[in-house]
Amino acid sequence: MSTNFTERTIEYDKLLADFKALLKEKALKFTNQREKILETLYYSQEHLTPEALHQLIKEKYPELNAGIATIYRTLSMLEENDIVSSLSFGAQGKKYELGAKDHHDHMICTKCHEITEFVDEVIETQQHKIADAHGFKMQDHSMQIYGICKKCQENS
Amino acid sequence: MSTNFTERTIEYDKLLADFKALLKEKALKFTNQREKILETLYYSQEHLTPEALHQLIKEKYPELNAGIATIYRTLSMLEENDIVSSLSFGAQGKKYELGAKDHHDHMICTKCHEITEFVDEVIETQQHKIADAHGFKMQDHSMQIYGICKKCQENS
DNA sequence: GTCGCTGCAAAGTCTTTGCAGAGAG
DNA sequence: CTCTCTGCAAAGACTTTGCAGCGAC
Repeated sequence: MSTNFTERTIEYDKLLADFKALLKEKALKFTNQREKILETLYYSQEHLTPEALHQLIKEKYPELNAGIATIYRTLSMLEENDIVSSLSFGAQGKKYELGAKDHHDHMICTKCHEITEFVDEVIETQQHKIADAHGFKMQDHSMQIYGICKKCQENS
Repeated sequence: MSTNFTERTIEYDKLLADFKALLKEKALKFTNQREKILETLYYSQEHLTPEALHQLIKEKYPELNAGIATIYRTLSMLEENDIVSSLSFGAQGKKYELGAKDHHDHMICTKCHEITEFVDEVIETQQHKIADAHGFKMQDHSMQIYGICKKCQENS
């Protein structure tokens, strides 16, 4: 079968080391806030809104007293450097996830809003064919399937 | 070849008649503003932001003096009734297009922001297979390919 | 006439920015 | 020490809502 769930392929230590290297290269600073944001994104196996991420960090590290502005600033910085990627999903706003994983697409439940990731080789290949056929130089792509997840179908 | 551009398959008259029928069915009113919004969406072969749509209507029908709030209200109403669909594309906000056309996906130029539509049967079929394989009841889906369009490649 | 629709302006969201002090290198 | 980061609060962008008058039916 060509469809299956992705697995997290990097260790946190590696991710952190890469992050530090990036900061050094760009003469940016490694701060407590930045570390906790990266860590929280890594360990929450979810797609988080800036707001949700802020809540998680406030709960886990109340003494850090991280402001929402820092979350936004850090997420933008991480996105620019391809460490996270964002997914905007209808009216609900943007959600972020670590982007260092294998490429994957998303299946979004319209009932519980849970996002499931998947990879499909047929689709990956076909996308390249389509771009080529239109003389389009593909840089990236994203696909979302909307519907009702298994769990929600069972609970109704 | 299974990939090709879609063509606009409905005549404006038919669209308008359907729209009137819908309004009647829901006891909603057929107003000048609503007509112009539908018309503008139809004739501008583009994906429009609420703001852009507002501008177009102000230019073409200044005497109508349509307010931005009406544009938003009408677009929401049209989206609920599956007459238009929205596409949110990165930080740039939502864009709307008539949804009564055949289903299609989008190729978005990251340079000129132009959106090209395409339909691909392989992808359509594969999406159903993926959803089935995960016990997911598919309702809708969307796919975007990001890259540099032919025109922009030539101009650089 | 009735009741939904509209424009206006005010109120909400969500996100970004200016600033002065804190802190990493 | 220097120069970036941060929290705070204010400002912005975008969208929604309340209201009183207007207009479709």
